[in-house]
Amino acid sequence: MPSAKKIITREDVAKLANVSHMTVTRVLNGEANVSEKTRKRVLEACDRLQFRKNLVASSLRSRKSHAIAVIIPTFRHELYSRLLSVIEEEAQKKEYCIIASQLLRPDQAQAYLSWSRISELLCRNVDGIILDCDLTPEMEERLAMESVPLVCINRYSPLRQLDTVVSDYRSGFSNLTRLLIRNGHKNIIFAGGIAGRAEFSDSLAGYQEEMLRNGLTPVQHGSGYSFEDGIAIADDLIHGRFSFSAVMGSSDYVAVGLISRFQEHGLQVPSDISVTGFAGDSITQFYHPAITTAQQPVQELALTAVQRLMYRIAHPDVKDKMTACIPVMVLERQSVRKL
Amino acid sequence: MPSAKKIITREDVAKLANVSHMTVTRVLNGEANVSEKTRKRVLEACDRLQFRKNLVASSLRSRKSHAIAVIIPTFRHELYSRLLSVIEEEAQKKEYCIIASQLLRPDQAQAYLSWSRISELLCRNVDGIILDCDLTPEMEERLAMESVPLVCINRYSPLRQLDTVVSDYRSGFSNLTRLLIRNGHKNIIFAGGIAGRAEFSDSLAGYQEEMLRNGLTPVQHGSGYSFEDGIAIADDLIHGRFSFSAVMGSSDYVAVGLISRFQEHGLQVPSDISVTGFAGDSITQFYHPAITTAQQPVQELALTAVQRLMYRIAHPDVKDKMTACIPVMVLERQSVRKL
DNA sequence: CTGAAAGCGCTTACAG
DNA sequence: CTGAAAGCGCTTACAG
Repeated sequence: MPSAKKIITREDVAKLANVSHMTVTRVLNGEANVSEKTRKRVLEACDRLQFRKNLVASSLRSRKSHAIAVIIPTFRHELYSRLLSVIEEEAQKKEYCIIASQLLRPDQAQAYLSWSRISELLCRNVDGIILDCDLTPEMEERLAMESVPLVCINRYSPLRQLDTVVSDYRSGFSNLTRLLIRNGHKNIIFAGGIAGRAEFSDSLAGYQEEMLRNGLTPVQHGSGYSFEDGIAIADDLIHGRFSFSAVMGSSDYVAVGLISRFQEHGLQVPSDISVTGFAGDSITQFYHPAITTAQQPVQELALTAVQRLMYRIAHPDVKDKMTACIPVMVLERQSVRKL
Repeated sequence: MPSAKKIITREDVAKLANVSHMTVTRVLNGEANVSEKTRKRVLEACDRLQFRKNLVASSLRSRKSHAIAVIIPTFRHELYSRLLSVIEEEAQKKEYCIIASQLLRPDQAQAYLSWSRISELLCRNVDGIILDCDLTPEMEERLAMESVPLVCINRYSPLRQLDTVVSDYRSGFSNLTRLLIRNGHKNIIFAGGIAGRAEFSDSLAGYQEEMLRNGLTPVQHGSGYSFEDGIAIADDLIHGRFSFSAVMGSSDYVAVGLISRFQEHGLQVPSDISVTGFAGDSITQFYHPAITTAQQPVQELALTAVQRLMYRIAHPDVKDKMTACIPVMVLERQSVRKL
């Protein structure tokens, strides 16, 4: 029976070291009150037997799994995979592991988190959850009721009653707008977005405020955040009677779509039209022309979220909620021209 | 004491449904031999009490965690995050969760898997491991000894004694070479790669064989897989006395680096020089010109790996090892010109 | 500084 | 079809 390997337990170690299994526990958990001699003996025995602590057993008894769950729409988009990356790095440092799960199944466009998803995770006794997905108000209430340590990242919760870490879209777009105005642009169009989303309202508000402050007329056109949306909007802009010297994409991919379509119509970026993106995905760096954009503060978002989650885990009874709004940095590149 | 919520257990459900906790277990685990009436009563009780099965307890007793670990170099590269995405989707379908972990810590260039990493995972009783990282021969032997269900993906193990799923680099590059030759190219340079890596040897072999088969002279130049490597190689090629009409990048990012540098030197792609990439990252689709490349078969790699892992988990005593080599599809786009 | 006892919430193995 | 007992490998709470 090749797979029937004997499992080494604390008891085996205890026997070899000639102590009780409690002493082994104390040594392994780094508790202070063990004599140096005993400690050494135990450690040696562990080594000799190649003892491996069973975290599942420890988790059952102590109700601490040292695991956190992360739910994001998909691993395939750069922003999400970068967030996940920083979260995991940080969790690793704190000796937590992450259970990563994607919201979207390939066959369905379900964008909202379902309770069963949370339930599966709670069955596994995760110590906390980081959430980057859309919540119905009912879900939010249920989550609050359950009082599991939880932080929303990159998205507002509908009732604003959960800990939340988001980018400052408003000032991000306001800074981008200011950059264009400083470069002499007056007719600047905001392209894309999805009505009803808080992130979009904030973005639009940042743009509009800056335009109005400078006596300019804000114009928003089209919807969406994808490459294809950018293509479609470019078509509209070219065939409609818009007059503009610059277009601000709601995302980097909208910007890329805009630029490629403009070029297909013989319009060069930035010599004929200036274009900006939003997010700071790697394509903005490698694209030709390199695209001026605002960098999502991935590192800070993720670190803040993990920190807050750890705080919640350590203080389950604290009730006050936090919302952190992380500044966004403009990255000046080649897709904007000085008029 | 707000956080001292009573935990509902099988025993509570049993009491309410007026059965033993074993019967509750049977119902919850979908075992057949329970009368319909009892089953209904139990299910109702579960519902009423909002009972949640404790998977940690179940895992401790049954030694099955229904969790698999995935170790990849980083979540930040497209190939890896796509692999992770498909693996997770597939695991989800089979009711497994994934513990995702990155090999590289930000502060160290450690590319090799350490034993402690595996050990942490085994402490958590994961049912299996999918590995996309470099292994020393010692690590491979130790892993084989431990006999935990394990599959290598996207990389060969040094001793070839582990289950492995990789792309067919050889025929991928051979097909790419054939495409260029069919388009009239004779002086084709292979750019980049890292000596000593099996994936690189295979790639190079595919290219060389195809060149020789057509009476052409293979020339390999430069090393690496990054954008910057592509830039550096482009400089070499321009300033050296190479004569060539096409360059095959070892990766998509090498191709992008080559193209941008060529363009900075006034050489247009594809009118002056043809360039190909490898991997099928999204940038090849959005770049201008869109880049001809060979698509890593992400879906098949991941599905095959998960399938094989599930097989290993179900049959821990089967000893024979498998190596799957998944075909790679050429994607013809605009960066290759017909001479 | 050390240990004996109880228990976390399940599943296993057996009995009826 | 149903149940009583034991045990998975730890931690908790208490005693000395």
